[in-house]
Amino acid sequence: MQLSNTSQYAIRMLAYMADKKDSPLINATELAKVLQIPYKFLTKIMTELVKADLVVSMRGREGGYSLSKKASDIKVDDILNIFHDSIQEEQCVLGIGFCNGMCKCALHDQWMEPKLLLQKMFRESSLEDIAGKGCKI
Amino acid sequence: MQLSNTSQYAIRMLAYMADKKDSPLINATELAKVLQIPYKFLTKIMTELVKADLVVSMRGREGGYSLSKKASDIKVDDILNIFHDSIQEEQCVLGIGFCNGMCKCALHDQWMEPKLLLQKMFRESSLEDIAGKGCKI
DNA sequence: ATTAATTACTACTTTAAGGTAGTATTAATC
DNA sequence: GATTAATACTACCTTAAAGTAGTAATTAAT
Ligand code: SF4
Ligand code: SF4
Repeated sequence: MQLSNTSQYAIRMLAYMADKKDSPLINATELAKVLQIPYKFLTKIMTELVKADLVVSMRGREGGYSLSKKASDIKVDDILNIFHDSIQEEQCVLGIGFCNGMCKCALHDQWMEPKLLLQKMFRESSLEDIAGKGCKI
Repeated sequence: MQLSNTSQYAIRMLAYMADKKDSPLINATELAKVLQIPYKFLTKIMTELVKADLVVSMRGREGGYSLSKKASDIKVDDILNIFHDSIQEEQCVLGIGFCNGMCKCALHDQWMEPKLLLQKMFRESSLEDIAGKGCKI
């Protein structure tokens, strides 16, 4: 019951960038150092974020990354979707096929409420909402 | 954000056994067939449940498995604990170290409520509560 | 006693996530 | 133009979960 490492890293990377909205570009070396994420793995993830159009990159000397849109327009769920970590409507906590609404599984009734709250949290939290909140980054 | 296959299987296995409380012993072949779980993997998991004292086994011909206690005395969380899948108090949705209550991470405030509901669901749901509920097993 | 049916044990294979290494490409600075 | 510092690409390695295979141990029925 936890997000994948990749998703966790991506959220933290983007949240940090949102927090540093003054600096036009942020480079991978700084991110890896501050967030304690393996440099090579970070750049791999970042390239996916660029392809998914959440981030724009500038190559070459003095290059780096920046958010492609306003922090308030990037939701946590947008990030999870890239890595197939978003909670789907029919997702069963016991993983027995899909939910058809008629044929429930054993934990269905208790699962609905936290599932909705998680979906809400991911869909409604934007980078702006979480940037700079708390001391853990 | 899903339980491991192993935990999902274990919950379904035990829930099925709880539902079949008439039959004194249930064997692995039947379980694997009904629950559509690979036989060899199922017996591997079951052996762990035996070692954890949730299940007692009878070897030899006419042998099988049965719950070691009343279905109402086995909570879903007891099962998750065996496979280290239970949600810990300090578990961070962003996986940044442990929570000290003072130094929050970015999603802390939104994570508290669904986390509590999940813990509640796992701790308060017993096998009796979920056995035979719904048609998905 | 032998056989058949069952769980337990040991060891291996497969798969996917996580992580690493090396090189190519790009662009500002000198 | 050469150098340097950055991202992008390709390919590989590592680790843990998931799954498989074969054999040993146990017990009831015959
Ligand atoms: S029964 Fe409930 S938990 Fe199972 S798939 Fe349907 S919605 Fe999900
Ligand atoms: S800050 Fe919140 S989410 Fe992060 S570790 Fe502490 S309790 Fe968990």
